[in-house]
Amino acid sequence: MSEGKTNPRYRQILATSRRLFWKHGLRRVTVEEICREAGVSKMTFYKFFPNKIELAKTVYTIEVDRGIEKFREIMSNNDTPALEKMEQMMLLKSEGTMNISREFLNDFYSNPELGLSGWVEKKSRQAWQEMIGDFQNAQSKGWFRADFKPEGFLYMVKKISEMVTDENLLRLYGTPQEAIMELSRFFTFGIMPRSGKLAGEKSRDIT
Amino acid sequence: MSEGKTNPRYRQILATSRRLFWKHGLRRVTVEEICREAGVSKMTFYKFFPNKIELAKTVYTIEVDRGIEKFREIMSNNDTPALEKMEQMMLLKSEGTMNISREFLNDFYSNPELGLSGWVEKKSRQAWQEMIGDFQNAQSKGWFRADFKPEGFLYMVKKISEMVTDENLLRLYGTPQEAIMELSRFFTFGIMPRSGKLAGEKSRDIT
DNA sequence: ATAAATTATACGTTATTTGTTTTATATTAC
DNA sequence: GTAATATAAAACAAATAACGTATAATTTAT
Repeated sequence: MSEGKTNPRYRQILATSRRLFWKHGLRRVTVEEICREAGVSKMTFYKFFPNKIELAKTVYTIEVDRGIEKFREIMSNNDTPALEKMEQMMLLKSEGTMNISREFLNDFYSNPELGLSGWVEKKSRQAWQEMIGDFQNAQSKGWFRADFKPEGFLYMVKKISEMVTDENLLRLYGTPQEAIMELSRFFTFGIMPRSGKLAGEKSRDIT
Repeated sequence: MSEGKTNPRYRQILATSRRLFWKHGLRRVTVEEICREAGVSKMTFYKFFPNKIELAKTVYTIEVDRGIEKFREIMSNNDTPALEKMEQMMLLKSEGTMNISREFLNDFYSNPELGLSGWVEKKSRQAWQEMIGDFQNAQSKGWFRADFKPEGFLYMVKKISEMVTDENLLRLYGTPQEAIMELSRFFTFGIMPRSGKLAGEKSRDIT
């Protein structure tokens, strides 16, 4: 039995539906369309997923988990100085790894009868909590100012990530990478510990 | 009776449906959705358009006409030297004024029963012919090399316009504007009359 | 105040989507 | 090779959604 998450058809369905959901949201995409695009029969689809909603939940969960994972990797690396951490996090956002498509979320929220809005809220809260924990952890090691509220930090990351994809700003800096670096510098020196190390300096000597 | 094209509701329906069609294509967008988004009742919709297909045709026609109009403006302006003409045409494309969304066209072509593919072909041919006429007109005035085939010219414009939106090229030049200017320079000096004027020089002294 | 235009609602009719089932066709393990 | 398993393809009933029309209520313009 190849019910496993490694089954190529299972993965194909996930990849295809993610692509379609991301572009058109939930309601505009049909199961048959997913099957057709994924090159998989309907039987196979219903072997893996009871219906479209559950598939969407799986897609969403995977995406959130991957985001948290990436965030954690960045946060917990002792050898990365604060400035680079900021840069990496913004790159993460701008690359869309952590971005849940608006179209997708809209359908999650605007169909109360599916009971998805509550489900999403719960998932988001969990992810939020995990990331706050990671940040506090980094704080306790002195990598960030101790009196900075974790919630405020995450909010700022989110806002600045939005700025990074702003076309006007982009035009100012030429490439997204440059804009990200500039913003990261700006942001980092407002959040580093008072005794803060300089950009580029390694911080492994804290212990 | 306000059946006229200037009726604000009529215009609202067109604007809304264009936005939705551009993003999701024809089949994924419903009449009720358009009405809802446009803030217009279904009755009003059906007063102006017999059905979604006819609406789509109208949207498409308006878009093509606007493209031709812009093209003509650029082409026929005596005070614009060839180099600037090229730049303006590429900006026109890159701004999307003339770009018909891929999603939209897909649905036009992939539903033979609607009889839209033939209709689109016809419209495109007409637009193509008009633009060729405009180009020949400009040729006869000596603004472009006389032995350049108009069809080839339009093809080149299209191809180069695609290049202008290529991310890799963009990264090379920073801003789309810069890339456009560079490509325009490159392209123009290959198409100007043998006795060609220099870039920036006005060409009104031909007659 | 009146007429015209528009919305809101309900409705029957199609068309589409869903999820199941059946049959045929590959794949895989032995 | 054969049996067991997995998948595809197609047909299907049931549910859902979209279409287009009709009517009454409401708004807007004059």
